[in-house]
Amino acid sequence: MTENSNIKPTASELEILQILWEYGPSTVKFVNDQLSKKKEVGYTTTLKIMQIMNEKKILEREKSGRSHIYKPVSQKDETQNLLLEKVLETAFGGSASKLVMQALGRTNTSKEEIEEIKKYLEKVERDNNESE
Amino acid sequence: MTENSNIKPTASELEILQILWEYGPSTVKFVNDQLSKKKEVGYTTTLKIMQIMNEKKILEREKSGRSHIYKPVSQKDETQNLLLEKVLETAFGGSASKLVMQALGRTNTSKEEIEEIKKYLEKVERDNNESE
DNA sequence: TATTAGTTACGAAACTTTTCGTAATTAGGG
DNA sequence: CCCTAATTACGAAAAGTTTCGTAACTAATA
Repeated sequence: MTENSNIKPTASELEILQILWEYGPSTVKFVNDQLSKKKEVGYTTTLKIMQIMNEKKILEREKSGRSHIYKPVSQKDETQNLLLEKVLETAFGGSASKLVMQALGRTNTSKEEIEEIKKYLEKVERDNNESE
Repeated sequence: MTENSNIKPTASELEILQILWEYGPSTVKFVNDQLSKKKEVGYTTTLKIMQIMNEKKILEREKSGRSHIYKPVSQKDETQNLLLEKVLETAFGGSASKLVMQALGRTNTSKEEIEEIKKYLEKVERDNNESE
């Protein structure tokens, strides 16, 4: 648990984070190229947002040749949790099980995913029993 | 599935929706009183946001005496799903199981909740099998 | 019906996010 | 070492959100 827990990325920032999570540390050019596959976006727009993310300490960067290589400061998990927590509170009134069931009730959840979740549930159950 | 699916409430709007979900159709005064329990907020601020939500078709309203009674146009479930969908896409790359496991890995999920989720999983499994 | 308390409507300021044009800087090739 | 293409930095406009003061309206009641 770092002291970063209060950062909440905006929508655009999240799009960028996703790319960095998927491909690892990258240049603005690379990130912009990826973004451009999904939507129209100017290079300087992406640059600016990444610069701001750097100021906000969401991304850190390192010079390489004439460009910078950016990477997230926080772990993917931390950020995901943060967002989850927010939806949980703001939309689901704090009930994890309601959220989970809604998530599972969605259209396509594969057999594999369901199996994986069941295993996980059993693990959680075991852990709970031990600690009580 | 209504044609409303593209609405995405802001943070403040969600706070208001939560109150309406919990207590049912309400006046601005009531909503503001509830909000005030949690944070400092001016009456006209709440009023304005609810008026905007009405313009955006997030809330509908009906005159009653000299005031209005507001209620959400969309079902709670729809809105929750929408938000979930967004987090799922933007933060979890579309993987429901990852989201679910993160949600469950959180602090305290009770035995009862876990049991409930397991039952639900089995139901989803059965339904999946039938339709394939 | 005139007063007043409750409520809504309006408009604008403050703030944040998003977008992008243009200027400045930088590194590498000739 | 200079030129050029790539990249960054800067600044500002546009758009959206949040906040609130003040004016206008409305209905109950004295």
